[in-house]
Amino acid sequence: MRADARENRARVLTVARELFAERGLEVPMAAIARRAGVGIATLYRRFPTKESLVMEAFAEQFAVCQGVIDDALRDPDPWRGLCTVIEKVCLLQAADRGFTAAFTASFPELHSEVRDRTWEHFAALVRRAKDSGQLRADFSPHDLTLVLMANSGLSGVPVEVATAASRRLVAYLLESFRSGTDVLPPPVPLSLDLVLS
Amino acid sequence: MRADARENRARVLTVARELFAERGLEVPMAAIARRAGVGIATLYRRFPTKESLVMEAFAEQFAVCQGVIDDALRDPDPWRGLCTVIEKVCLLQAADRGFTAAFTASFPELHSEVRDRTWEHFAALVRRAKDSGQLRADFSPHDLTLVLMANSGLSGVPVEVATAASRRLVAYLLESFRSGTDVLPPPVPLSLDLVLS
DNA sequence: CCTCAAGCGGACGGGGGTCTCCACTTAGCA
DNA sequence: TGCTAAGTGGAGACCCCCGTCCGCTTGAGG
Repeated sequence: MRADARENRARVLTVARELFAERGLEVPMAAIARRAGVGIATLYRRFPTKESLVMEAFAEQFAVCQGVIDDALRDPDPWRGLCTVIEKVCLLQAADRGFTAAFTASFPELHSEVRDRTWEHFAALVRRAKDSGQLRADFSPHDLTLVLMANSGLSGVPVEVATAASRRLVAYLLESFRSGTDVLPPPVPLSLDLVLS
Repeated sequence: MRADARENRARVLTVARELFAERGLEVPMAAIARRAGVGIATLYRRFPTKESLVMEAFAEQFAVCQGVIDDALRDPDPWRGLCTVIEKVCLLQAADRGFTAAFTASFPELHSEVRDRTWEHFAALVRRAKDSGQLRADFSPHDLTLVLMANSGLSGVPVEVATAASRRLVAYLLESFRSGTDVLPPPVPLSLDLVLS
């Protein structure tokens, strides 16, 4: 690949990440091309479809996401691990307006093996946190999805506001997860497949 | 207005409410017209713009919303009033996929007098609930907006799932609002104007 | 420096959305 | 029953988006 082409490709990716974060995935390809200083055709030669651009732009964040859960599982304090997972992923989500959409869009592509493993890891974390007595017994692993969906509702405001709001929301929820005594409505198995239909 | 015309208009409104609830505001005008059994032109004669159709379709729900807060203020138990407000409005939101979008879209139109009054009513409710010792002192009236935005993140799944999820989310949050002892991140003044920019 | 394949940009096709125009139909009154 | 204004439906103008095609440009090796 020629030097100028490589540079153009990199600039497109950077710009795409910025715009997706600012304005969500609905930003037109033409806007990305314009801001990157290239023609539309150039953009489409490097990324044959909008989806492929989105995937590449968010690949890094997905890896981070994955790592967060694995790190948390290694934390000797399961409650702290759980809090960290929720806090970090929610902040990622709040700071990037396109994150949720990219994640749900990429969900079917993710090899089911990987996602099942991640889910089991999280379930194990929940179990250990309950056993240590720091997490309420009626917490369900599906509540992670509940939190993520709720947190996604904060996107759409400027990033600084969204992150501040996310922090407060998560603080409220975590407090309830720890010390809860009320009777809750039953957990809802919020499979992401539901969002996609 | 001719009898058949009046009936057509009513049918359009009914169908619009159904489709907006099911599929959100992005449902095309053509789909509404088709399902109502009228031509597109008929639809546009009664509602000169899509926005006007949305406003009329949701006017009823806005009134309900208004009433919910006023009722709550008359409740002798301010904590129960607060819970009722949050629960009812969140359920309205979860049951109708277009509700949030319609609300934020109509927000600038709402006479500022009305919305200021409603906001003051809610703030008064919060104050009374704090005075009665049932609501944590660091709760902010802006947290209502926080809850509504979070709850709006649950739209997009089938209605029954969304309502169940909403109930559980609200239960978690209310528990935290009542019994909270943790230090929270500062409240975020989530003006709805932010969502519109 | 010359060559040429790799790279480039913008015009364009196709699809889907909102809203308009206009020739036809029909309710409802005398 | 006949008249007419109110009502109707669908074609199409206009716009925005994704993705393609094609003639021009340019980096870089010999």
